[in-house]
Amino acid sequence: MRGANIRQVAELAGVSTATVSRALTQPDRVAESTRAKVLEAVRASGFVPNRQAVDFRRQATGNVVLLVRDISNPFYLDIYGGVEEHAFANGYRVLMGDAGADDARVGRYVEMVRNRQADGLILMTGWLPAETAAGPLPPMVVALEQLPDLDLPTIAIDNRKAGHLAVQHLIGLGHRSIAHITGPMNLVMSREREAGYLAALTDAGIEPQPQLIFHGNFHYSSGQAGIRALVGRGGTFTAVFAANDEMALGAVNELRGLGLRVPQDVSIVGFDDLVFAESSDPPLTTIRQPRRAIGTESMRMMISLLSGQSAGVERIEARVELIERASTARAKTARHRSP
Amino acid sequence: MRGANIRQVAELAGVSTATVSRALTQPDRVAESTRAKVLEAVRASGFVPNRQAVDFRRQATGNVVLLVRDISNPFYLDIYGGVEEHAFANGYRVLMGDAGADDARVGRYVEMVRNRQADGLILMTGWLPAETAAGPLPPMVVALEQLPDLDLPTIAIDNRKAGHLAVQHLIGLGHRSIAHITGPMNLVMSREREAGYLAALTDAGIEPQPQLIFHGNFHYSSGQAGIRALVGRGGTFTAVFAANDEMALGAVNELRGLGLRVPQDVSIVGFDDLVFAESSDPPLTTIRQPRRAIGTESMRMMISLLSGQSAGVERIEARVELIERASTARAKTARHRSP
DNA sequence: CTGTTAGCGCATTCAA
DNA sequence: TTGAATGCGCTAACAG
Repeated sequence: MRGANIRQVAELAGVSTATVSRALTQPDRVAESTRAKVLEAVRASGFVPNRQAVDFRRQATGNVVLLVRDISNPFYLDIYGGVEEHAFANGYRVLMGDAGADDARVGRYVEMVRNRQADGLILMTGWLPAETAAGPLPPMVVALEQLPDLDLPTIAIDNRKAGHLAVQHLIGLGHRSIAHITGPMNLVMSREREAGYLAALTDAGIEPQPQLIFHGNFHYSSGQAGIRALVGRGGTFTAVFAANDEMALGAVNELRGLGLRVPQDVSIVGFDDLVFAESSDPPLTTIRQPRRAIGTESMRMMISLLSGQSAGVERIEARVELIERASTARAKTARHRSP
Repeated sequence: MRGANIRQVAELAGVSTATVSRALTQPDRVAESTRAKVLEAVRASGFVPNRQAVDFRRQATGNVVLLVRDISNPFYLDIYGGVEEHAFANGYRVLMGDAGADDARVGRYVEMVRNRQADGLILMTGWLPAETAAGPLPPMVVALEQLPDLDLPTIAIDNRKAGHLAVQHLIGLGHRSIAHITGPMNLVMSREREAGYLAALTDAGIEPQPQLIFHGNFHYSSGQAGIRALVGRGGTFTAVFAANDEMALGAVNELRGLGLRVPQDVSIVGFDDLVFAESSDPPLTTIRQPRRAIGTESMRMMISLLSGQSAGVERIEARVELIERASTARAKTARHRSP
């Protein structure tokens, strides 16, 4: 019997539909023997509860939106994979939405939750439109970003510590003049990575130099632009910490164009450990965040939020690690001077 | 009034709920004046039909699954973007599912449609589990792959022509000894690209040589392995056509390890034009498929399929183009001999 | 512990 | 052209 409904099962088991429903969702509220009868009828009929009807009755949708800053960024794929895996295993569905740089789109996805097209939102953008943030918020989990004024369940990494780790690695290799290409400064994560960079220098007794900092935007081209600008300022550096891998690769490319070798002349550390970091030339030393696990955890938090099990606002910190590859090397005793 | 339901609108307009429903979904079956009253009441109350209830009643879900071969492959991101855009605009939601290399997972997603958790499936895997293919199929559109035995709406590119185009480009640069690193041979697309490679050679009066063909698997490492194998066989070649960009980059990397320069010593053409093809070193000459448009079209076909508007099985061919960058150059008169 | 009853919000018969 | 009535499949009060 294909596509049996609860009524047919009830009839088959000789009980009411309510009992079938209970036997399946709250087994301990049903007598042992009754439960057995119901389960047998379920088995015999091949009954699978109609998910749509369940959700409709419960006023839930089973949908969760994963809202990202830029849907074409491969970074989010592993996150999505982690979210999807845990969601699928728990009967949820995941819709990935693209915020673009666009307030309106974010608002539209929030609206989707208000319109009961989705149960909750996993937010991976660093902002919320003002009018949205003002109103009552839907169930929301923030991953890898920070909404400074909002008290929401969050899974994050310590960007400050990560930046510190990257720069410490360079210092350990004997570098003293280390440049930094930042991410967009409106994002907390960019500011934190920069803070880590500065702290690492200071901790090592190195005076930070403003002209060694370039404000990028996370795109490949701003890695190139960063190198051009840094060199143009006449600064001297033997190493660069780029706030993400794309900019790091842009930097490698531009340095090469200037006739400088990586890592012989300049060492570079990136951030994210994207797929191509390992296969770029040279393979990139970088900071890895456990992307898939972050996705899984976000979904776990969302489920606990939706089921009302969470006591208070949960905050988790994921660990990062430095992946050492071939784009960093020991500083030459005679430092390179940029042309 | 927020979250008004159809009953409240009916009351406000002084008509029955049935009339409200009709005024909204089949306007011409309602008198002009009545319709105006209803529309006004809708406006005044801010009524938005409850999507979940509509879908439940109609036995539809509004969900479409995009099933891909490997969810962590950036290739699919733009496809997803295109699908999502058109879906969102038409009130559909898109769930991206990962088939892995796993029959069971594919079956599970097909099951999702049978269980009415989704309305249809956009298939981007080149196979269907035998038992699934045997049963009645859910609404399905095939994108960029081919299920040889099934007659389904399809959007494809001409992989044969594309392979021909790539190799023709190399021949035009004066290359005569051209190697090919193929994709997995169980996929039709791999076989077609190889056929195009062979045809281009033959058309130019060049005798294809079996030892210049290496069977890869679309992964970076098989690009490396391909070069090792080709060189190991003692073959002579001045150019390589790789069936995708990842393998092309692997090939570049391995050639470099052998002390060969790209494109001075060996030219390379890839396939796909992934994001990093443009920013790799050297920027990769490659075949571009209109990924986003392919996504959009797939969703359009799916909608027409679901609404029963499609007359017969639709088949569309998307155009490809050769993107010429720096990984290919004119062949040297004295051909390189591999070591 | 179990059955009866009453909807969730809407689209669609069937009459009028 | 419209309204009354029905039910999609299920869960949750409320009695018993």
